[in-house]
Amino acid sequence: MARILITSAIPYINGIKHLGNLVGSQLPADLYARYMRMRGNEVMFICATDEHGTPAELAAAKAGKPVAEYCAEMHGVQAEIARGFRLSFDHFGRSSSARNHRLTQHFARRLGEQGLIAEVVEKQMFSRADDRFLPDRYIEGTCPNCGYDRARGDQCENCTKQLDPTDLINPRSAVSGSTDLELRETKHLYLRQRVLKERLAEWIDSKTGWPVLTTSIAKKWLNDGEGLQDRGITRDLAWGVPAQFAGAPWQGMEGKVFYVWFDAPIEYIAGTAEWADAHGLDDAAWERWWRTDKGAHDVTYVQFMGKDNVPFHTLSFPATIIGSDEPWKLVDYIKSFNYLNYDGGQFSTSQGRGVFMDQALSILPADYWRWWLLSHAPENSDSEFTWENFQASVNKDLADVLGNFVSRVTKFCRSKFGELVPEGGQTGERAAALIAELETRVRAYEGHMEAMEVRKAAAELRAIWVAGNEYLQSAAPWTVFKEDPERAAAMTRLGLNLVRLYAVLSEPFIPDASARMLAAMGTDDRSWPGPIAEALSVLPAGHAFETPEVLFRKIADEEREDWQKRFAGVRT
RNA sequence: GGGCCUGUAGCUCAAUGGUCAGAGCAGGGCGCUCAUAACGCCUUGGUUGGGGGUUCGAGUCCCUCCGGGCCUACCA
Repeated sequence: MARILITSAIPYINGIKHLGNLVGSQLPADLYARYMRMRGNEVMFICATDEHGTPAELAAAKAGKPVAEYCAEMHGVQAEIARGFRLSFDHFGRSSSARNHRLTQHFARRLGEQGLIAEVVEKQMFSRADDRFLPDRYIEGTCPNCGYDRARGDQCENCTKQLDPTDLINPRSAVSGSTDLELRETKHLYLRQRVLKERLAEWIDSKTGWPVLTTSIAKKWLNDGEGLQDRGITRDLAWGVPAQFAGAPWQGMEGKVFYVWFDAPIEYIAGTAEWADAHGLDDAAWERWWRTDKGAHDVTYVQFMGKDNVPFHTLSFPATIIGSDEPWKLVDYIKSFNYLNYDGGQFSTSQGRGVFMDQALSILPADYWRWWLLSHAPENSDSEFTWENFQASVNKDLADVLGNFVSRVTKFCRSKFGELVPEGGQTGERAAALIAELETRVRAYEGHMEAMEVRKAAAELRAIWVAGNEYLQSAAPWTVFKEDPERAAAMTRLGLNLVRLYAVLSEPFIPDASARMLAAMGTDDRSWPGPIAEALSVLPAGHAFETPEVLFRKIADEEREDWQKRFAGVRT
C-alpha cells in the first residue's frame, strides 16, 4: 500500500467557478484520489479556498460586507458546490485559517534567517479615493502606443504592448474611476529566488517524466531573459497574513500582508493540519504527510492545476520549501491542464459566459458533468465544450452504453428468473473471450489511471462497458433461454456480475451511478478486480438484487437548445 | 516583440521516425428483440493547414508561411 498526497490548485474565493476551472484541477485530482483509494492506497486529498488579495477585498466591498465575513460565506458556498460535484477532499480548507497564518509566517521567518529575504523600497500607485495601493492592472488610462483609452497598467489589451502604470496617459483607478493617484514609496519583502536558481533548475531537470506543459513553462521562467527573478512576497493590504509578527527578522512591515501567491500553496500544508485539527488528531498526524523526517519519506505527492498555475508550483513554492532548509516534502509529479473553451470562445467569469458550477448542478446531476469533462479533459491542448457534443456524449456513453446495459441485464433476469442471481448452467466460449478481453482492458485502464492519462482512461472504461453489450448480443441469453434455460441462467449471472464490476471500475468517474449500481446489486463489495474471472463470481447464485430505475436519462434536443440560449449571454 | 503549445475524417480526439494514419460520435447498410426507439456487426469518409528540406522511411525532425491559443513575473 502506497501513501499518496494529492492537492488540487485552490480556487479563488471571489465567486463561483466555471466548468473550465473545475476540469483543470479539482475534478481530475478527485478522479485520481478516488482511484488510488479504490486500489487500497492511503490517500490524503487536500483542497481549499484561496482567500487573500485585492480581488477578495474588492468583491467584499461590492457585496457590502467585511472581507472576513464575505470569505466565510463564499467558502461555504464553494464547499457546498464541491460536495455537489462529489469532490472527495479529505479536507477543504481556507488559506485564511490560523494554521496557514502560522505556517506562512514560519516559512517567511525561516527564509529570512537563511538570508533569502530582501527588503526593497519601491514606488507604487496609490489611490487616495480608494485608500489603497493598486496593482498595475487596476489602473486604467490611455495607451501611449495606440491611443486606446481603456488600457491597463500592465498591458494594453488593444495593441498588446507591455506597459507600466506610469506610461498611461490620464491614469485612473479601475476600482473607482478616480484620477487622484500618486506614486508612493512603500517597502516590501522579496524572495531572493535568484539565489536558488541553480538548485531549482537542478530539481526541475531531475523531473524527466513530467508533462511538457509543466517543464517548458518552468524552464522558460528559469532561463528567459535575465533568468529567474526575485519576487515580491508582500502587499499593502489589510486582509491576509500579517508580514510583521513576533519573531520576524525584519522591522517596519506593519500594516502589510504576504502576497497571495506566497501563502496560497502553503495552504496545502496548512490544510492538512486543518484536517488533523478537525479530526482531533495531533501534529504528527499531518506531519507524516509533509515532513520527510517525520514519516513522509514514502509519500508520493501529486499536484493538479491549470497551466496558469504552473510557474508558482514549479518555482515559487519550491523556492519557499527548498529555501526553508527544512525537510518538507516537495512535489513528485505535477499534472497540468490546458483550458476548456466554451462554444467557440472562452469561458468568462466577468461576462458570465459559459456554465458555472452551481448552474451545471441545477441542470443535471454531477455524474453527467464529471463524465463529459473528464473524458474531454484538456490534456494536450485547449479543448472545446459544445452543447451538441455534451448531449451526444452523455446520451450515447452513459445512457445507451452503460445505463442501458444495466437495464437490459436486470430486466431480463427479473422477467425470466426473478430478482435473484440465477443458479446453474455453464457459460461458454463467448464468456471466456469476454473475460480475456476484460483482462487486457482492465489492466490498460489501470495503467492509464496511474499515469493520469485521463482521456485515455475514459476511453478504455467506455470500451469495457461496450464489451458487456457485445457479450450479451453474441451470447443472446433470450434465445438460449428457450432451449437451455440453465445456460441462459449462467449468462445472466455473468451479466449481473458485470454490473457490479462496472460499478467498481467506474467509481472514480461517476461515483453516484456507481453507488446506485452497487445498491441495486445488493452488495457493498467494492474490491478492485484481480483476475477477472474471480471478479465476475462475486455475486453468487441466489443473491438478491433490485432492478434499478433508469441510471442516466437522456438529454432531449429541446433542453439542449434551451440551455444553449441560456448560457450564451450574461449571467443574471 | 519574445517564449511555449496547437492545426489530423463533418464533429471531438488518437497515433516510441517504421505495415494500408486510427477510435468514438454523426452518415449509410445489415442483424437482433433482453433493454432507456436501446444493443451488435459491416461500411462511407483524410493530399495529416500550405510550401520546402533531412531521411531508406516524416502526421512525427528542420526551415518558412498561414490560422488558433496560452504565458510574458503587481489579477489570481
